[in-house]
Amino acid sequence: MRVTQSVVKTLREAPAGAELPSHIFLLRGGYVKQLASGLYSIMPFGKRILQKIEVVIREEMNRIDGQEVELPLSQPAELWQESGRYTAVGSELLRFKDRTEHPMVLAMTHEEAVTDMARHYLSSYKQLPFMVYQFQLKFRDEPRSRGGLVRVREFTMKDGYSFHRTDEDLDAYYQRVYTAYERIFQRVGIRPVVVKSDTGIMGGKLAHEFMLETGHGEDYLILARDGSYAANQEIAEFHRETVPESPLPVEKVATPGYKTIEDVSGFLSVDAKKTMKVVLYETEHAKRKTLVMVALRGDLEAGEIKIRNYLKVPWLLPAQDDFIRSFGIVPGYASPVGIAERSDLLILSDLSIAEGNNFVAGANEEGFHLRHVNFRRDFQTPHCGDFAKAVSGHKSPDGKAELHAVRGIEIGNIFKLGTKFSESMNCAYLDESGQHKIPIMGCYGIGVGRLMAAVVENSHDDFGPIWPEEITPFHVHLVAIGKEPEVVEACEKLQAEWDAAGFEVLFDDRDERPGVKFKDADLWGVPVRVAVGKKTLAEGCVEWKLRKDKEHTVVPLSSTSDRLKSHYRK
RNA sequence: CGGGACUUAGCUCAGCCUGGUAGAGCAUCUGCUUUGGGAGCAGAGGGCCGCAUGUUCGAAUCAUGUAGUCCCGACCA
Repeated sequence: MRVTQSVVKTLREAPAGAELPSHIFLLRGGYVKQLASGLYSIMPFGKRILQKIEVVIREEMNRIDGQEVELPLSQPAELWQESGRYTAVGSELLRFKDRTEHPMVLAMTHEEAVTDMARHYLSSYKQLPFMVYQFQLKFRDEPRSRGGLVRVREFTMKDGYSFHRTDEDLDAYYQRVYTAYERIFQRVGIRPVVVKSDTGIMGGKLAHEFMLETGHGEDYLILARDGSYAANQEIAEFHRETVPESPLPVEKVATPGYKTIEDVSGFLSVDAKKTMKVVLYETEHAKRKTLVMVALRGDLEAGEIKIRNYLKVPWLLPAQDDFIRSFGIVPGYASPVGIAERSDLLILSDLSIAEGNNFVAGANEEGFHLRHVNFRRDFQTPHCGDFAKAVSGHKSPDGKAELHAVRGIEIGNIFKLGTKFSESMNCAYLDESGQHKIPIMGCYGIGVGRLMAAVVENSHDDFGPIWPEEITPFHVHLVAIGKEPEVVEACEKLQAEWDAAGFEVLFDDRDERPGVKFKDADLWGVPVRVAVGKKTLAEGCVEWKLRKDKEHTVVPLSSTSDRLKSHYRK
């Protein structure tokens, strides 16, 4: 490919708003062009990379017996009503009507479509297990797209779905996918951190996310430094250290105007760890507006995902003061002491409170707190569990390792779905004894464009991306220095020779100064750069430079094909 | 959905405070010169100053509204 014939334009400066290295370089290198918020046009160089990423993923999916399919992007709403997601998912699901006023959606994932396919195909246990996968657009009407290609509204995803007779069979296959994912990420040069992740309110038993650790990530991961623990912060567990004390009598103290944990602990000279924080949410539980009171140790923060998962509710909002007061609870001095659970008032107690003693808690009276509040003696609730957020400095659940929080980009996920979709959508088969059985499903996703962005985050310098050999848009970047006939002729001969040897050659034949070409070479990130200039050519030599190295070497022109072969191990 | 900012040439931005009809650098086109890390000179093309309404003799500039974009947070099967 000649640069003069390529549909590519580089930018000297980053467009306003681009902050992540991947965003800046993908725009500056002419790989992608933003069309609107969260919508990107992929230009030829970007498309070449995406296609190669798809090749890598396809090879690894086929290796674990996946079969490629393609499922529609636009789907009738009925399909989503069957699974229950039509109402369970919010505005992220784009709903529209077709020409005949039929309600439709743009798929955000393809569980419904694949389950529909499976229920028509599947009739006998003899057909199980199987896995199908596709590369297909997803549309998610993100409330906030950001970070260039990291979080977009429309994107191509590799999504795979497996069907099994037993949990054991799913477990075994899940492990194979896990291994396939490790191979995929290794081939694009990424060493992911694998964390346990939230399975959401749609059900499912176990899920892992493959994360690229990067300061620019949008997820927070909780990791043990010794590798013994890794989880998404949303669900990360931790060990609560408590020193048992004997309960002391409750004592009411005046704390005029002191409402926050910081104020109260300062005023009463007690450690925040000896205070009780009460966080109040409102939600819809059992079909009515419900107040959720969560009691935590003062130094902890509420873990909203944990609370939502415990209550099996899709959302929590900070409770309004009026609503709080209607239960006799006083904002700023709130406490579960003296408050009884009702059908529309749930009291949750974090383990830190249940296992500790003698907390300073609100008195539900303006200007007063209580000393020495103890769980069970002073208040009770059956809802006792892990409702706090793990942060840096906490101990891992076994109490042995220190945890720390890092940011990461999710580049893949695997999920034991269970029978959520197969059951609601009547996907069944007959077993040996003629009994109807529901297949157990797993699903497995990788965002292709996001992975390209993640590769740049993972592999770049100050001047541009450094593409891994497996997914580079070209194998070798041939740069003509000057336009002397002998230089042009030598370049054309080299291009033809390398083409014939099966290498993808990018030939910069532009009438540009060397500096311009070298800057662009850095933005295009091709692993091998060969520069042909008059001086070295007179000695039968060219310049050989690897993108990852700073310096070039002068090598015989005749050796370049062999060098390429050995570089690419062909 | 909250909080903040921005919107002027293909890109990055100045001009706005103090109203008088549009600027720079880069990019593009022409010519010359130059040729090893985004050269120089001369010339040319390119603008509903996001949109709407208002104030004014006159609005890129002031006011109100609205849309788009970006950042932080919420949300994220």
